[in-house]
Amino acid sequence: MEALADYFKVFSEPNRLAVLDALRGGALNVTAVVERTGLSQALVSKHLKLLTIAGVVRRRPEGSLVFYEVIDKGVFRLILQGDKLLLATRRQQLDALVAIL
Amino acid sequence: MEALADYFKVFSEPNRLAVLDALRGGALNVTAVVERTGLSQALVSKHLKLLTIAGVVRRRPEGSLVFYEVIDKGVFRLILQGDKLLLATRRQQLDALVAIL
DNA sequence: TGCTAACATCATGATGTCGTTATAGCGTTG
DNA sequence: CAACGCTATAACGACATCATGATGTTAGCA
Repeated sequence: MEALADYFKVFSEPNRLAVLDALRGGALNVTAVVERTGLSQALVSKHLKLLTIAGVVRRRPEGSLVFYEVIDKGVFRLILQGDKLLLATRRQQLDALVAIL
Repeated sequence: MEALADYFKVFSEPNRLAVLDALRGGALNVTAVVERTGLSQALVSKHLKLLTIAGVVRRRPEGSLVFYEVIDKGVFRLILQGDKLLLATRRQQLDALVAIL
């Protein structure tokens, strides 16, 4: 249960989701991720390290660049499903609110 | 992106997952959740409040008891999918380790 | 060999979260 | 209405996480 919570924690940070989103199309080097996300280089490096340790992302040095890519694209399905569920939840919250008013 | 991260954060806490797990079979009052999880009453109340605000759980007072139940059982599908993905990730990490040794 | 670009790491401060203890609110029952 | 059980909240300390700015490290190239 602890491990699962930690896994969900990986996706519980906006900037981390942004980094993952940047990697949606395939491998990118750090600078490219920085450009796409608008985050600072230090911050991107940190999040990529976390994602690597979590096993979500693979690190591949190539010359002077370091490329990162999502290992299991099922990650994107999980994120999508979370998004769907969130939408359904928001809709139901609105319904409940309307029922009161 | 921020909202989605916050939603995932709901599931990023072991005790919160335990509370949700206790509610897997249907509605329970607070004391029942306390008994099933072994957590303190105050802590259970706190997590239930969070889950309520997040829209994951519905609060239903009945006499002097207060029952809680999961609104959209799709939540359990999300948790299951996270669990599966975590397993796949762990397996792949082991494979990568073996490949090195 | 020295410079530069790309990436990683460190130290720090600010903020957030978790769990506990104690207490308050509230409905029921005697 | 007094006492009790159930639930919620408040206050607090411990700890984790995040973002930043500065610095370290390494590879490639002049």
